[in-house]
Amino acid sequence: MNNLTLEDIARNCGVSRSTVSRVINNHPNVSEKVRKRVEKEIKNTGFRPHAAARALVSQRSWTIGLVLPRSVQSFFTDPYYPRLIQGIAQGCNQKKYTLGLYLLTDAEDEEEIFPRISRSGSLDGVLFQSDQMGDQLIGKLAQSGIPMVIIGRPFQNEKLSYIDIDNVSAAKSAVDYLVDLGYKRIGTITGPLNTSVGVDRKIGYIQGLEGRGIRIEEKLIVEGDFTEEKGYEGMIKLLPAKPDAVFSASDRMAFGAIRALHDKGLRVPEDVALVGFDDLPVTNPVNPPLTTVRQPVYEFGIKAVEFLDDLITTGTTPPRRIIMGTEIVTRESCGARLKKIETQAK
Amino acid sequence: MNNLTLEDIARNCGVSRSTVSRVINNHPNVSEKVRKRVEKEIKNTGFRPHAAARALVSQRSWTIGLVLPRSVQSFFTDPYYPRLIQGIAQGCNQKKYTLGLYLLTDAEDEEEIFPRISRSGSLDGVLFQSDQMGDQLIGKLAQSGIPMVIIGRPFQNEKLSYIDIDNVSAAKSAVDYLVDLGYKRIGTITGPLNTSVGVDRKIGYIQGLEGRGIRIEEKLIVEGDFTEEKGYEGMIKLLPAKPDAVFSASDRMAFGAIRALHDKGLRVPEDVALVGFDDLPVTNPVNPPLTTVRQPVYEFGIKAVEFLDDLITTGTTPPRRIIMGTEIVTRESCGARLKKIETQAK
DNA sequence: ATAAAAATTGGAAGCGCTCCCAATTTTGGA
DNA sequence: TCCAAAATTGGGAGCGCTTCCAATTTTTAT
Repeated sequence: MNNLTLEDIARNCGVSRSTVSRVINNHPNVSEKVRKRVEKEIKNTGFRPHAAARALVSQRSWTIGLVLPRSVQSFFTDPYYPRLIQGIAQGCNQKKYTLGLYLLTDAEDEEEIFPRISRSGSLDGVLFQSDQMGDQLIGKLAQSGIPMVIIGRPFQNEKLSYIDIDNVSAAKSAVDYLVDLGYKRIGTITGPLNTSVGVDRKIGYIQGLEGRGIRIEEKLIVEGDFTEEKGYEGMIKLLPAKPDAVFSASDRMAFGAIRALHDKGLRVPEDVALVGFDDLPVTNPVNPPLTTVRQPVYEFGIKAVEFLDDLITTGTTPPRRIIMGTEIVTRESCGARLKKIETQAK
Repeated sequence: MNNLTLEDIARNCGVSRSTVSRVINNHPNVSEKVRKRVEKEIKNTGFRPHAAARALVSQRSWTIGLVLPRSVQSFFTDPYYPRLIQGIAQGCNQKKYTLGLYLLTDAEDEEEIFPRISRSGSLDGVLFQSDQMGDQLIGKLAQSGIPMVIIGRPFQNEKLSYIDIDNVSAAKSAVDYLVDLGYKRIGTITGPLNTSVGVDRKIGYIQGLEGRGIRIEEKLIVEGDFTEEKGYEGMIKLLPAKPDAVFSASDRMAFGAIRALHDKGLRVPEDVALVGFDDLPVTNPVNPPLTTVRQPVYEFGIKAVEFLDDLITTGTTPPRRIIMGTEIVTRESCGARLKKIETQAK
């Protein structure tokens, strides 16, 4: 039990509360002798300053919140979020923040949780996972004036600071890669088209083809939702259009697609080549290893915390944005029809 | 921006600070007239009491911590943890707690994070994922006197409150089920044997066989680590021993095992039957659907929070424990060699 | 109508800390 | 050695809230 206060330590050391405070906060003007004495006493007693008292007077809780809105139901099924949280947690450890997790599970939560999240002394800042449903809450939070970084591009409100990857050009680079390899009939299994991620990667696909003078065929585009199951279904739907390569907007859909191809007796990459998106660590090995667009999810989380910390420290306006780079990770699911390929995604 | 204080609201309403405080905290002795007036003012101004000030005077932060020690590296790859966190988050929402997430990534973290977790006004209580490496930290935390619930049975320290399932009897029930179905040569792919979960399920497997008078064969036991990959390998290793059924200590290992059997041209359940453990939601459909021991991970999380809340409210001693029930979910990976089967796990 | 009881309200103390400012001690140059 | 400047230290105010207690108002019983 830690019922000690600064005052107790001070008394035991024969100094004042202020001096002990200075020692704890590493203020320069404390004589070496006194500092040693106080530090020893703190160590002996296991004293730790009371967080709430500190937060009250310094108006800094050293806690940031991570809000995952209700519509992110895929939380426990998509490896993206755990990985992101890992990165954020790492970022918090580095910057000495505590991470508050706000998983909104139903509509009530969003109402009730608002006062807990908005500026009221409990959070120094908020990381908010972008999402079409959550945008309203984002607006309210922004009004409360709390420093906030949106993870992923927000939908309407462009006056917010956010961190994202450039989904359009990342997808475009994947398609370019396929074109460079000589593939002619390139299909895509998109993400959910009610998300900016899904839409952007589709746009990138289209731009990629158009940029190389290849005509877009509706038959070569099917909508998915990032899950393995939809990847399987999508591939089956795509087959009649006879693609020789497919850009899948997520790795998990690509895994499903590979399974579908196997079930139909088709080979990867000989019959159909495949490029995925994510490059998250997986446990179940895929055959063949998937060529994919790597997005640095972990680093993304760390960066998001650094960004938010910056906002907290130096102020919120004007809104800023950070775009993280992606890169193509070449493995075996695309073969190598041409000898020489330069690829680079930015 | 919320710079308002109780005092401001009080002044605007022509009442005292105390009265506003009473309104906010739903104290009974406030006249209806005044209460209405104050509530209106609070609503209009969007006033929210300062969390730190509240926490300071009431010695209650309404925040609990969830600590996942370093050795839980599988955090981002095992669906168990996201699901658990979902349950815990839900429990927190219900009980009006904020959830602080402490993901320890390296040894330093464990040192540095201790003062932030231990009793120092920032956390009302702690949920700690049990784990052989983390036990030392658990001990230190317990000494700090902070209310704590261990998730899963702790290793050494039996004087702590914990919540768990009965892994031994759950595993035993799975084996019983296989025996009832008429299988004779039942193998197992265990969890990692440096965890209590892994060991307990293995013990349950052994007890199940011995209870039915079946001899244990070392060749029918291989160690896994809960991952799909190890499940695959494990199945391959098991094959020379000619099992007609296998109890896998996790679903994911069972998926790997099914893949291995398919690759070897064997059918499930005709050639080898399979029982898994977990029954977490999965996205990639397995063929055949897996019969498994369901553990209520989500409910587990909710219960853990309720338990901790109880400890916080009514005191930590004596240590208590909660054991959650499991049940066998019958699907198609075991066939049904006998017509009549009663199964029940408790 | 009046006194006693009950309900409501306000004032003040204090939770444990930081930080300003003034008091004290130490240091260094003449 | 002495005095000004610099370094160190202590005291006090106050962060925004809850809660105790006393003061005031309202209600009830007589």
